[in-house]
Amino acid sequence: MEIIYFVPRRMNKARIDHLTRIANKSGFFQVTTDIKKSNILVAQDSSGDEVLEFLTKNRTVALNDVTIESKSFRDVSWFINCMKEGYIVSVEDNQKLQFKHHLPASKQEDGPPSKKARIDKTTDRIPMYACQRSTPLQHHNKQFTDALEVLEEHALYRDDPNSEARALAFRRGSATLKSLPYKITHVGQLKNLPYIDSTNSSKAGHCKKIITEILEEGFSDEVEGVTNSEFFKSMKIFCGIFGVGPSTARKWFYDLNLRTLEDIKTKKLTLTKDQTLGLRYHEDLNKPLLLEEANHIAKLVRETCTALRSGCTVTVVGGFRRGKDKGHDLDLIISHPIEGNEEGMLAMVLEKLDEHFIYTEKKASNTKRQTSLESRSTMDHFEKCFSIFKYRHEGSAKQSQSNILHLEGTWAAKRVDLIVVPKSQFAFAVLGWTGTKHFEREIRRYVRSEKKLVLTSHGMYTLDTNESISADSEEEIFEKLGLNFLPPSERCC
DNA sequence: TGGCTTTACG
DNA sequence: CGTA
DNA sequence: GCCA
Repeated sequence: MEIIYFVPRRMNKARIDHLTRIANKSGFFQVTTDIKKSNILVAQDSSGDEVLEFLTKNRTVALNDVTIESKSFRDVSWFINCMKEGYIVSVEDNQKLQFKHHLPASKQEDGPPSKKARIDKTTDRIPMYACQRSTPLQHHNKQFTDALEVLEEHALYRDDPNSEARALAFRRGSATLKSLPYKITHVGQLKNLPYIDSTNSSKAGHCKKIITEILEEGFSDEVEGVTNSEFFKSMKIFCGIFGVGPSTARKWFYDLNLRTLEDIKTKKLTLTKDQTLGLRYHEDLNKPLLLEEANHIAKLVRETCTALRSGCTVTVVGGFRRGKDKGHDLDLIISHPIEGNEEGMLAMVLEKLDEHFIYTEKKASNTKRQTSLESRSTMDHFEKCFSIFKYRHEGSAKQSQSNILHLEGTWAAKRVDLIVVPKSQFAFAVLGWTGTKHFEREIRRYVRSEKKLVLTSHGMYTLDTNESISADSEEEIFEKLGLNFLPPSERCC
């Protein structure tokens, strides 16, 4: 949101009132009459010097050099262009008000691209890839993104060969809206938004249609229809069971005519091991894992690891690293500053914390170069473990006031994932496990198509020669990819 | 029309 | 097919 | 569904 001050020189009151009305309606501009609160001064038929002289003479405000430095001086034609286009367009050179004396040379906005030029660029057109822009957890368009994500979810449930691609398109549209620093209030603001308004096609796309409906009616008939449909509701319940995906859920819905969780529990179905546990702990696993609980588990795992091998590091990744205060699971990366010293850690931790794990699904790593190093090593080599963790609640108070027979106290089943990686892969693992899922898709798509490289949670390689590119930190990876660094809290797309 | 992240494990 |  |  840019705060604008209209300089009342060579513009009468009626003119400024009109400009103020349309600016305040835009959603990306706010007009102030307090010049100190503005970022941008907009003037007509004036140079920068003339504006300063005017403001000083009229004692509009006691301007010092510092406050001047922080503001942009632009011609009203730039403002008109923004209103015409429906977003904040970049400033043409002839729309920057000229100064002869008052400002240092660096402020004249010539020469190599300065910080200011980059800011104008970001407000210009929204980058195509979500990894090129900041996406905070809290944003201004939840009403629209929720609707688009219902359609995304619905597409994932459908048994149509193109539905995954359609789901992705809805997600991309949603991700664009999440990155906007302002709320969409009218259709004009949708102009040129990636994956929402195609510059080419004249007819409105699906995403744009949904957003327009919500702008005009307050809701979308299509989205409401999907949300309330028997199919969507049942598929959501079934897919909410650990071990059940769209394929199994569809079979239950269409072939067996099942609809509710009760149906699933009552019918004697042939279930996989995961699904059996998913049903047994359904209530616990569908309750959010709280940040406090996650930190408690992380601390226990960290203390256990460092006791087993000094120097071991345990890093919280996933949603909690992005700043969420609850999540569906906890992801932990175990590593060690000395390459190789992480080996065997997973088996040791699982053994040490055996009582805490109700269920562990271990994954052996086979991707490593098996240079016949330890082929006969009897020690199982795991790098990942998806587990159900027995989380014991704190509070003996609760125990004392309840039945005496509850000696064990209360506990809840929680999903915890452990990943062990050597130092050389640590940065890639952290990047790969921090998410979101959509952010991971976007950065990998960007890397492949724009940089001719392949990015995985183990490393980075050239597309043609398969040559490895190393990095010791997330910052270094972004750097080598030509991306501005995004902290985890800005990857919430 | 081709492409849509990654890719092995259980 | 489902898991990350 | 949207883009190159």
